[in-house]
Amino acid sequence: MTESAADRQPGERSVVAAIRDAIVRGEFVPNQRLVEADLSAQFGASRATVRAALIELTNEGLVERVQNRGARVRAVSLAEAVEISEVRMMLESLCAAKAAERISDAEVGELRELGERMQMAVAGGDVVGYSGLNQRLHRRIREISGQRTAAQVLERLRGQSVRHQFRLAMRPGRPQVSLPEHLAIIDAICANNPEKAAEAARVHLASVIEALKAADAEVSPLHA
Amino acid sequence: MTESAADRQPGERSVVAAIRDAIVRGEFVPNQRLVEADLSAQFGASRATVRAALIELTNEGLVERVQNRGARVRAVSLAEAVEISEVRMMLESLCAAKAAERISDAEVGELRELGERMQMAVAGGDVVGYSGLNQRLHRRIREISGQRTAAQVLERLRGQSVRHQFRLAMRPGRPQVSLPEHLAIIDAICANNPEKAAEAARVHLASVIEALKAADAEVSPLHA
DNA sequence: CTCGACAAAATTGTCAACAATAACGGAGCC
DNA sequence: GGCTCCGTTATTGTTGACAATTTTGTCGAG
Repeated sequence: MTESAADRQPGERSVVAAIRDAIVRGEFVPNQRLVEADLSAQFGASRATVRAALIELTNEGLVERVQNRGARVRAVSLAEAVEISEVRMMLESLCAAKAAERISDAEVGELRELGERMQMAVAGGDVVGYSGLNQRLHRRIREISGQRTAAQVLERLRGQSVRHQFRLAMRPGRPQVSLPEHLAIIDAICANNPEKAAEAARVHLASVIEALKAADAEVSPLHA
Repeated sequence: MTESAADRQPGERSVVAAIRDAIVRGEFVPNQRLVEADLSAQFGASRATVRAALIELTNEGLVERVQNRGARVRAVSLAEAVEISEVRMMLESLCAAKAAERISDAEVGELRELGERMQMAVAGGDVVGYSGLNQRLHRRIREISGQRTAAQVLERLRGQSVRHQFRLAMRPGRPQVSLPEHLAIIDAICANNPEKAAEAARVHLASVIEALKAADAEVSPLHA
């Protein structure tokens, strides 16, 4: 059954969030058609509301819409995922540098604690817990940086690549690789060292890109 | 009279383009209220259509919408303009580097010709012509880079900061400063030198940021 | 059996009307 | 005189129905 939450208030914002959730959670798979009437029935909202939500999600990059042909869940290819990671490499390094300049003592404690919890999660083999902490760390750095524009762009890109991110996190051995990279970012930011923080972020994202390519080569091994 | 083009086809895309144009051209000034009924009459489209258009423009960052209080033209502050330029610094340097790797011989000729025309425009004091060539250069570099994700983000940011960009271009002496920076970018890209191209783009955008701050300090000189 | 035209169904685009909400103004009260 | 309360007005949020477009399925000709 797909209509898990059909009794919600029909508010426009709610519908956007509901559809977005369904997409990032994988309930709506890539390339799946999103028929306005169906969604209207599923979420108990009017078609106009659903329509508005689809427009919004289109600009977020989660759905594709073509004239008179409807909307469907956007499928991000490996090439696009790499592109997104390249953009993230630039913007997260910017945010890391800014964060290193502006971080307060209280926030230093926060980041350090996050780092310790990530170490524990990896040591304990808690992959999903580590993945969650990972997201929280990146978001916290964006917030501390005070660069709202970059933060907004990064948030949008995260939604688009969440599927690839998740596949990556599940790869055996991946947490052991990314943990020290994350700790390096934390160290540099907490040491008020912008250049080092930016470099650490670049290294981390470069590693993500490599892992993305490797994961894909393994899934679709056409060596021809 | 504001209804200069009221006899257009009512297509949704057209309305989006029309409102966007009115905003970037300055016909709709920052913080101006955008009442759905008024726009509906002005552009000869239904209210639902302009509503959809406003949602789309909201996600492009050109208008602000608050629940039950309507939409207005978003005013980008100096601080936001600086933030945008910082993001541009990162992404344009990425695109410049990629373009330096991928540029073809034909495209080298194209960029070189653009550079010459920019020199002529500056020499002839054609400020608006130079501004147009400036935009074309940046867009062409984005296209050559093949980084569609970065190009999309940059395009969106350009719309938001077009007003500040324009104010900058009008500053006396500004073209003489930015011209050599642009030529340096062109040279590095045409020489297939990614590092140098990225650095040149960084230098250029840093200069833009400085000029932005200077221009603002001149307009609102509160030294207190 | 394949191809093309034609009809039917499904889906989106558009519109006008209705309900709900927030800003505005004036009257009454302390 | 200033403040609160309440009705008015302007504007947005929502709904349902209608028109336009695309896709699908069917039939007949070659």
